[in-house]
Amino acid sequence: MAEPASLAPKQLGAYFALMEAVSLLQHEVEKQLRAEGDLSWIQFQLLARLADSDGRLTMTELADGVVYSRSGLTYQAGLLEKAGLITRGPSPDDERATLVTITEAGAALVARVLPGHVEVARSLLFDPLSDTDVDRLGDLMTRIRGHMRALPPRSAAPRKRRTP
Amino acid sequence: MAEPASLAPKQLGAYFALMEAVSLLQHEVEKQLRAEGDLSWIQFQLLARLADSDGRLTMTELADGVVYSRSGLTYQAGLLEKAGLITRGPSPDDERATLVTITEAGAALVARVLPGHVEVARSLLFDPLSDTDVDRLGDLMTRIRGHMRALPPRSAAPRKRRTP
DNA sequence: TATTGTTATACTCTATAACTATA
DNA sequence: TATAGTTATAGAGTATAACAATA
Repeated sequence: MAEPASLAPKQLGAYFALMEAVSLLQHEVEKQLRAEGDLSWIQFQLLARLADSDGRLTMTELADGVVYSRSGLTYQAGLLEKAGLITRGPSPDDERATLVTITEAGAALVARVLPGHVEVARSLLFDPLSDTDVDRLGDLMTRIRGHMRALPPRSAAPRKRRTP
Repeated sequence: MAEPASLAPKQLGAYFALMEAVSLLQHEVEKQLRAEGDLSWIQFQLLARLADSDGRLTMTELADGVVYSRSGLTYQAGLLEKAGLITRGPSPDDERATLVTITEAGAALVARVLPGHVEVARSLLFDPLSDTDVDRLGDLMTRIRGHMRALPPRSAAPRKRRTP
């Protein structure tokens, strides 16, 4: 590698602060969701995404940034279905696809859990931020997320080594 | 609650972008650490923290923002010890405490894994950011982390309900 | 052949509670 | 009594590979 194998101290500091802050935030968020709705963060995201999308998505659409393996989504969908929060059925457009639909109970649960969820985000994340800060944070994270999403999924991975 | 149970759209957008971006970043980081050093992110953090702190810390000091239960740390320390990356021994100052020491192998592993790790952070996180952006991100996340760390651990939790 | 989704399985990790020992 | 750490155990979640069905 031609590049030096280090980040500037500022970058390193930003990186660790980011990771730790989000870890703390996620931990509190999970606690709130579990306590008030018996949901994991992933399950909440799946439901919220459905609620946002007219209530129906295919499994693949649903998986997008939330889950990193097909079987993981099947597992989570199984739990949500068992709990009566979603329904799975065949898709008219593509017979391979499964269409996931949020139930009334699912939508109600999201609505019930949301206020507390929002309160956690506000008190932990937004409390120390000014309006300008929020703008900047949103701008930065939106750009970063876009960059990450656009990256070649794994073509940049190191060429497969021959030594197993 | 006197406050409206919603976040401004800007806040909501920033929140979800933050959570998704870090989720993507963490996933790639874990892949790199697993591939190049057979380490989880948590294990890497523990080793890195030790390497940063003259090589020895008590379990409690080590746990700080990294792990959220005592037994979880004992479990991870057990793995690291079994792999020869750390050593555990009694503390001279407090006989209740366990003093964790990083081994040469542990320090070497951190050194071996670090370049790839840094490269992931650079390409995913810092690539789309200007110097000013990095400053702002660092400032924001440092403040947010400080705010979260300062919060009353759980005294703000809703008073225990009487209905179990 | 490629894609969508499920299943089986094995593994990692986490958390609660009970316990020991020291401060 | 409170704190530091370990253990036992049980449950949640994850990922890989093999599979079936449709495009």
